[in-house]
Amino acid sequence: MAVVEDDIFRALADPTRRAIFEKLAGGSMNASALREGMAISQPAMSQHLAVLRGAGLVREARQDRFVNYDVDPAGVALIAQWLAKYRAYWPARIDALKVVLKEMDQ
Amino acid sequence: MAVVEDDIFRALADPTRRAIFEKLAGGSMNASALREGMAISQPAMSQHLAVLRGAGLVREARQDRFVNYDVDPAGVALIAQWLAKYRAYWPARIDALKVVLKEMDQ
DNA sequence: ACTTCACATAAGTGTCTGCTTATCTGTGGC
DNA sequence: GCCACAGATAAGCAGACACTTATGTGAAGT
Repeated sequence: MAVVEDDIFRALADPTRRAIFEKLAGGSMNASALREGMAISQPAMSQHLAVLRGAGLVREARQDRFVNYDVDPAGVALIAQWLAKYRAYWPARIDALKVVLKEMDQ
Repeated sequence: MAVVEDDIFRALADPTRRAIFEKLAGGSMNASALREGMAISQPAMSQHLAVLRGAGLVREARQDRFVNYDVDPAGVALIAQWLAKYRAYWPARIDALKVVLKEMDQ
């Protein structure tokens, strides 16, 4: 379990990987599409995606000649669970999460 | 702003640092107390605390001859804000955060 | 002033990371 | 079968990271 968190935080520690993750959060994409406008070589992208996949933050699905990637909700949920341990330290004025909760209640 | 996230995730990428952070979440402590039962040298602890402090996850306060450390809510809030961007991917069945929201509404 | 204790900083070192170029694998079209 | 293209893997390398030992700093007690 702690090993999982290790993979997750390690994956997110790299700014390029966070950018890839953020891009995927906007919609599933193949590796080539992700690469557009990112000044990153093809092998580098492939390696980053492998790390994100290993951390459970991203899923892959072969689709004809392309490989489609998308955010894995399981990974996001793990971060949420980890963060929930420290809810005692969320200042009340931070209401970004309050908004989220309201949305989830609907 | 992205630099801040970089510091945060990089700080949390190290398991030893996460353990320190978790220990501090249970109550403020000085560096020596933190070191108890952790098989870690004094300089290593000092360096880890410096990284956590640099990331805004931990605060320090001199108190006579000791330096007291505690969790910085601002850092935790930043993670919450970052995570909030991906709320679309939190599976509904993950209710750890729902519980949190309920508590916040009270 | 001197010692003691808590902690920070300096300097050095092995290991890990992220990048590169080169090459392999796999799938579809002809 | 062959070629073209998407992507993965291999190998090598520069820089970053976490640790170590040694030393510095700063505050309290005598």
